Amino acid sequence: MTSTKKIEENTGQTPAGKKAYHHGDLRAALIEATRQLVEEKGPDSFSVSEACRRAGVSTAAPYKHFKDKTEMLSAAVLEGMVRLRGNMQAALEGIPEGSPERVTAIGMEYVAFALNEPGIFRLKFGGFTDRIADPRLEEGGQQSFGILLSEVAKCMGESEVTEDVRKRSFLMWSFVHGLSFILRDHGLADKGKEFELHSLLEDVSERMLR
Amino acid sequence: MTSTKKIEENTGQTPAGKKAYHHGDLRAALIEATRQLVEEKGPDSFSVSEACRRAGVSTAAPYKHFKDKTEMLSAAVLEGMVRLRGNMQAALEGIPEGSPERVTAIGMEYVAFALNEPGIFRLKFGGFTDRIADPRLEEGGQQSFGILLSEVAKCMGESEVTEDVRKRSFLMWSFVHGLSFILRDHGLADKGKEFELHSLLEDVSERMLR
DNA sequence: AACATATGTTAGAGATGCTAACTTGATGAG
DNA sequence: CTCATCAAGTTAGCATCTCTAACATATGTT
Repeated sequence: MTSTKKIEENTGQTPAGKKAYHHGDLRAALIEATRQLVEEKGPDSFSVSEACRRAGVSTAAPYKHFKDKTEMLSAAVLEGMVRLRGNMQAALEGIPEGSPERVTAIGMEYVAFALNEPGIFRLKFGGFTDRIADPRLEEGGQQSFGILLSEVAKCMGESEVTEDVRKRSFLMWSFVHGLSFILRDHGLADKGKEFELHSLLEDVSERMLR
Repeated sequence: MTSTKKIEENTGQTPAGKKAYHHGDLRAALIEATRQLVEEKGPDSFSVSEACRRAGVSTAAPYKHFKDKTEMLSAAVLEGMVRLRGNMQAALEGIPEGSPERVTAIGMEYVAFALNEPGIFRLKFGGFTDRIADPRLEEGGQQSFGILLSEVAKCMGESEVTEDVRKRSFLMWSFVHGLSFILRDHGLADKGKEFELHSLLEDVSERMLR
């Protein structure tokens, strides 16, 4: 997790000592630096300059790839959301269709993401929304919610997404969303262990699906 | 709501034209300016300088009253939390003891606060926690949760706060917390009306208290 | 080879957070 | 009443940050 891999990536082509003028893939390197810094220092103390230092370029370089600071953060968040969806899909593998356990698993991944990548999570959901308003982000969110919707429908034996399915999904999403924030803010130890996380989610799933 | 009242407050004492060197109550004026700006521009674009401009003082003045920017924001949040608790207490007036409606009412106030004072709400709960770590804030939070705990206990006919009471309260808090964020981010119209807010909270209270 | 383009760089303007050193006015002791 | 003191302002200025403009260097197309 949070691999601090080297960011400079001049492909082996270039002679050793000579620093190449062009970076190779600066855009990706900057996104990775952004991700790291957002996790290390927190989203609100993130600075473009520091990302530049970490990527080994001048402070003006990013503006060839991103409109401004916000767009840089946005790009990092976007990648994070891809990871989140991937994690959810992976978690569903092997759990039988229509089992409430699938709903629980989605929730577990959501919370896990919030705890593993708190910086990115906060950027996406903590209300930077006014500044980070990329339509692709909104779309991605709908997509994640779609996964939940279809699982809930199957659990309830519905062939389509009824109003009731939609409502219950919304309730569960709210719950898991809030839980993620609270666990992140007050520390996992505080409450998360107090009542075991998985059983907590099962409890809620059961209450909501009934 | 969000009264944009005048911030300069030299008490009538001072002759009209002459701007008094001392402000009267700059500390309070700065907190109010901070609150306003946080709501207008959002917490992350808040700047001390702008608050100074609004309060009509030099940019160095705040540092006689606050250690730094964070402490200024912190003070504004602290006042907000006092308002929130006040709202909750007021909402309980007139609702019979032990009624589940009391629990619902608490939730309603929580969500209402998030929608009416989104900036402050986000500062408190959106994860600025690493920076804003005033012990009085933590204490205040516990106090609010305490209100919920005792109401839930009464609803369940328990004379004391059992482990079960604690767990259910925690679940409901998580839910309302998440709901607040989602409604705030995606706009009230989107979902809040779709399933009427009050009935949504009643639904959850009922599911959780059962 | 020559040009166009993409992607770097340096220089610098304008805003911000915060500190240092100075000023002003309110207050209480003699 | 006077004066010394202290709290609460001010101006000046440093370090840092975002972002732009103008210039430089690779890359690749013809």
